[in-house]
Amino acid sequence: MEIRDGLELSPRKVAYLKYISDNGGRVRTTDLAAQFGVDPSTITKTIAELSCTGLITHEPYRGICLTDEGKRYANYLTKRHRILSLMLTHYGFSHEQACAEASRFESLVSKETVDRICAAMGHPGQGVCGEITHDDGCRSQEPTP
Amino acid sequence: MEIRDGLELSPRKVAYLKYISDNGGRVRTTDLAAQFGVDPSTITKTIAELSCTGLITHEPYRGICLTDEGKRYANYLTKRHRILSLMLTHYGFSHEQACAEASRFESLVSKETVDRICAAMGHPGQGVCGEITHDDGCRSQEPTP
DNA sequence: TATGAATATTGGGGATATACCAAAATTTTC
DNA sequence: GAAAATTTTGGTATATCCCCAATATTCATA
Repeated sequence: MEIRDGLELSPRKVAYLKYISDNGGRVRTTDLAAQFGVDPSTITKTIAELSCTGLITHEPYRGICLTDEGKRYANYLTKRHRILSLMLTHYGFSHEQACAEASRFESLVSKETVDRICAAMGHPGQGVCGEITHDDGCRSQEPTP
Repeated sequence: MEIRDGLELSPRKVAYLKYISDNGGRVRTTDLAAQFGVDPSTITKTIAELSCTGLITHEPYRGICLTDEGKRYANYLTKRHRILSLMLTHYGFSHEQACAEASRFESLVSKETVDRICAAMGHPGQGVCGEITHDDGCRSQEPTP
């Protein structure tokens, strides 16, 4: 699956993917269940759907692992979150509020929008909840000749 | 139903409500079906759900009408759309792109966020697709003493 | 190494949001 | 009034979410 506009996945799947990425790219079912306050069986089922995208691999009873493509995708999701959070801080939000608000709506914000905001802010390297890497989105605005 | 944070309704219901408001507060099933490219029966069912909120009234075979409360709510939804669209134009979007992008994610943006952005932009009176009225949101930041 | 504890999956349901179609009901038009 | 246009009903479907009980697997430790 190629990154199109970051709208391919449901909000929950985006959140799961980001969590896996934030935890070294490898987690267990129970980790996700605890983090999101849902039944482990819910995780198992959603993870099965995510596996079909090629973004993660799931060894039953063993663990969940990001693929290389999943890592790239999660990097973009993290960047999106941090760009939008940073944007919100320009409107008076605290870091925590900005993160919480961005998490609410980020799954519906297209890559084009993220790229534009990123560019307008000067491709910042630091967000409110971590470093912002520009391995994907912003460069797509300036393709190699 | 009181406005809490603008997240009470699903994206589709928000879109229907805005459309009704933009068309004089009174539309027919076919209008909505044509506008959104869905079967009229889909409209009938969603409208039945919206009726339960008290934001609209529906006389079967006759038409759909905003209530006073629905008008106030739709005003807020329109304001939200226009504030977010206007914000996006500050990041290099054309008016059309800004409107389209805002429509994509606005249903997940809280009233608090809209209020803050509105305030930071100086409570603008003019959006990219129409006037911005401040009958509700922004004033809630400055309650009467 | 066996067995209980911890972890995870399966199978069966349920809710909400969205959508379609065919058939029936109502309104409009001529 | 009867045909045409509009609308609603009833049935069905998909996608996201979620839970519970039962089962399967792995882990820990005696």
